[in-house]
Amino acid sequence: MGKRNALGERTARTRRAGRLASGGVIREAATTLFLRSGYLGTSMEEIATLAGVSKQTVYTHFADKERLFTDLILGATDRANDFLQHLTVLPETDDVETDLRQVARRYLATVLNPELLQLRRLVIGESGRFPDLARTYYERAPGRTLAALASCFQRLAERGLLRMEDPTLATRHFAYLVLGAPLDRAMFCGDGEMRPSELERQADAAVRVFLAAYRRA
Amino acid sequence: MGKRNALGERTARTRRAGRLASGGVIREAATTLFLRSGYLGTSMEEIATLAGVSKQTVYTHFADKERLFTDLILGATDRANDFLQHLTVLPETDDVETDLRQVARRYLATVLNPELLQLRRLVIGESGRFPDLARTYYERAPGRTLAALASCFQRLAERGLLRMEDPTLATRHFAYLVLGAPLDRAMFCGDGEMRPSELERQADAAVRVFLAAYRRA
Amino acid sequence: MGKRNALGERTARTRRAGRLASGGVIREAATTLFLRSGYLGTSMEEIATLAGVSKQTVYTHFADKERLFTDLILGATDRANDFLQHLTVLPETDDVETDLRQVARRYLATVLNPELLQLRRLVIGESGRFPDLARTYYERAPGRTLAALASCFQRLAERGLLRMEDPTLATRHFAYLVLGAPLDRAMFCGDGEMRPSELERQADAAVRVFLAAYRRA
Amino acid sequence: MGKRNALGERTARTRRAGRLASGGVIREAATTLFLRSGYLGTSMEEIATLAGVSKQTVYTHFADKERLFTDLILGATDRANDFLQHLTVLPETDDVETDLRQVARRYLATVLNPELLQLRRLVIGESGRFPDLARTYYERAPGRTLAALASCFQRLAERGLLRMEDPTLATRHFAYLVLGAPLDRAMFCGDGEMRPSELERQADAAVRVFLAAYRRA
DNA sequence: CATGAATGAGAATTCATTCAT
DNA sequence: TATGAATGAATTCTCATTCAT
Repeated sequence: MGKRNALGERTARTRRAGRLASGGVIREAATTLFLRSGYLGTSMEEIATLAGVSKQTVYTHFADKERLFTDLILGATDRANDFLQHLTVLPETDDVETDLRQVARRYLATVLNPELLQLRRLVIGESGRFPDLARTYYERAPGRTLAALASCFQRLAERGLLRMEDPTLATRHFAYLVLGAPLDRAMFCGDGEMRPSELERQADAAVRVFLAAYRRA
Repeated sequence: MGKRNALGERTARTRRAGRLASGGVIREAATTLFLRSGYLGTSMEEIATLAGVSKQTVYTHFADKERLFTDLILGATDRANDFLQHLTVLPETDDVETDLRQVARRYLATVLNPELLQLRRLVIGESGRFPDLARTYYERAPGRTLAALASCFQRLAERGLLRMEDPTLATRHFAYLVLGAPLDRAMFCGDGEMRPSELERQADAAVRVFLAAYRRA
Repeated sequence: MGKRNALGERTARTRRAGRLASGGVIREAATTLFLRSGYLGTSMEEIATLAGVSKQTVYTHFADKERLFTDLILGATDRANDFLQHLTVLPETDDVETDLRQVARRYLATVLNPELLQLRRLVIGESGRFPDLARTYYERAPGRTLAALASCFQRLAERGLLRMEDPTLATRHFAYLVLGAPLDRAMFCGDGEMRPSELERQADAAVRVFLAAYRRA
Repeated sequence: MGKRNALGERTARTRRAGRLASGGVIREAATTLFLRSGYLGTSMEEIATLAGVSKQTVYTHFADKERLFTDLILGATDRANDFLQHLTVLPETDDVETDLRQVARRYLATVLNPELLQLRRLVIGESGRFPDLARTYYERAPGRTLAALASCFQRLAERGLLRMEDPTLATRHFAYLVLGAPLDRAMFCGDGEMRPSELERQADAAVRVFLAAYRRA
């Protein structure tokens, strides 16, 4: 079935007989290099070399560097939504506190994944050159997560387990109580990985503050 | 005294009689261009041209492009701490809620300043190429603000106006309740400026949540 | 019979049922493109695309780009001799002046045809790269016309209607009195089309000068 | 003083001490190569190599290939008007026939100069890519000559030595009687050089025809 | 200090052509 | 016969940096 790394790229080669499917190898190589060195810092030559194909083959698959870049980023973006599946049980939970802690921990762990962090840095760094791409990234990644969380909270409010006037606002408070500090720090200071115990501590503390404000009176 | 823009760059030319201080003009030009186009996207030629000097003059003042860049970024960073002065009255306040709201509003307004946002994007985007610079930036800008806030909160806890076990943690909660969501969004979606009324609403809501958890019982 | 444009290319498609005759489509596409952009300015890819076939199919029909080019130009050349048919009545005319005027007008109109002009420009422009092609073109197009005219004049001289020692020389005088100026200008300044009245004026004036020198005394 | 070739380029190097004046060497190299191989057929690398400078030096002197080309062609064009000086005595001549023969011979010899012919071929061949350049060339080279001739003929008419209604038309007739045939042929068939005796024969024949039509009755 | 001229290395992109199916 | 995929070499142009004045 093929293992996938955090951005969903196939890690094990699938090319048969040294031919075909160069599109995939090129994507893989380009993703690696763009994440490592940025848009301008990565040359089409490097991509071709790492992919083991000729430069022109890259151009047969992708019209130009910009297209290759945006294609790639959007692909990686869409594959970066694994966290959403952890929200399924939340809306119907009977133990909000326990389940919110679980959600917070997963959320933190997901967002602090080194490759996803690097993707964020890349998109932010290139937002001047690719403003539409950055906006789209925001909508499809953080935005989608926030929307999913908001719909959970709305349901919990309807069930009387939480109390809030503006679920969107409450969602933002939850999200950035959980990950604001570590995420912001990680953007500047390396991969931001935490020991599991520290991660749990942060998640639990965030949930405590959140519930102090939003638990049913 | 000279007007300064948000990053502290002198806006009005101070060069005397067309002579001297080329260092300053170069800095100014380079700052503008690096912020607009990034490190690799800016050429020494463009900088020299915008500064109105020859390329070689740029090299007389700065050993090479990397030095020019890091010098510049650190300069801009140190000048980006205007917010701190708004914290002076907080520790001895008698009306925590009102003053926290005030602080929160100033905090949001400062951090969402377009030029400062662009500086953040730049440093984040180049953090792969300049990891030390990014770390230093974090320490001197967001880190310093967090530290100042933490010391305010500590004092307020000592005075019995707030109740917290870990002032650092509480500070992070305050900071990212206030600016986590708009800042993260702004990183991707343009300058993030808000209408003052919206800004106040966000700040007040954040303070409300914060106080629900940290006000003395 | 099929309509043909000025260079003799079939204008209406003749391919049957989407099969076969790709040679023809390729020729057509290549002719269009070479005329528009020159030899080096036209790529095999463009030709294949415009012809609606694969690049390799082009190579199945034509050994290489040079062969495709020369084949094409010579084909267009041979089809560019429509003017000759207008010479049939001249040798046995009884009204030299009237018929020479008629011939001169047709000659001018033919040579100033925009597509034929473009073919001339192309062959001239590529005469460094394809000297034999240029020579052949000259022989088969202007050369053939001059020869045909010369034989007309010879006959008219034999019939005593003109007086000349060297019919070849007289022919050249006639030909370039008629079209030298407009043709030379058109080579540089666009398609050179004239209003019919202007065309007639030029043709008649040329005939007048010609007859002043060559009409029987 | 330096010898100049037919296009007016300095043939002997003037650079001192291996430095400076690269502009001139580049022009020289580019002229040679463009004339030999056309616009697309000449690479900036070849030009730099032949000029003995680096590629970038070429770009320091000429913004891009197009500018280099047009600069060059217009330069060569302006230097290609040597013939005009041979017209000075014509207007006040007392022996029209003799002097017209002289003028015709010079005209033929000038226009059939191999390098000038090659320039014409080049400009014609690139007229699709550089239509303005071609138009300008026409105005400054053949156009200027025609204008100068026309003003001579006008004077001769005023002096009663020639008889013509439209000096412009008469000029065209003279010009293309003289050089139409050999020039057109030369465009396609190599350099078109003639033995002096043949050249004289053609020139004299053209003058004879011209005078048959335009000499005062 | 400041400069104009120069450079070698490398950027993105395109070309004519071939190979395996 | 026709094709989609691939290639190596070449194209225009840019970059950070240095040298001689």
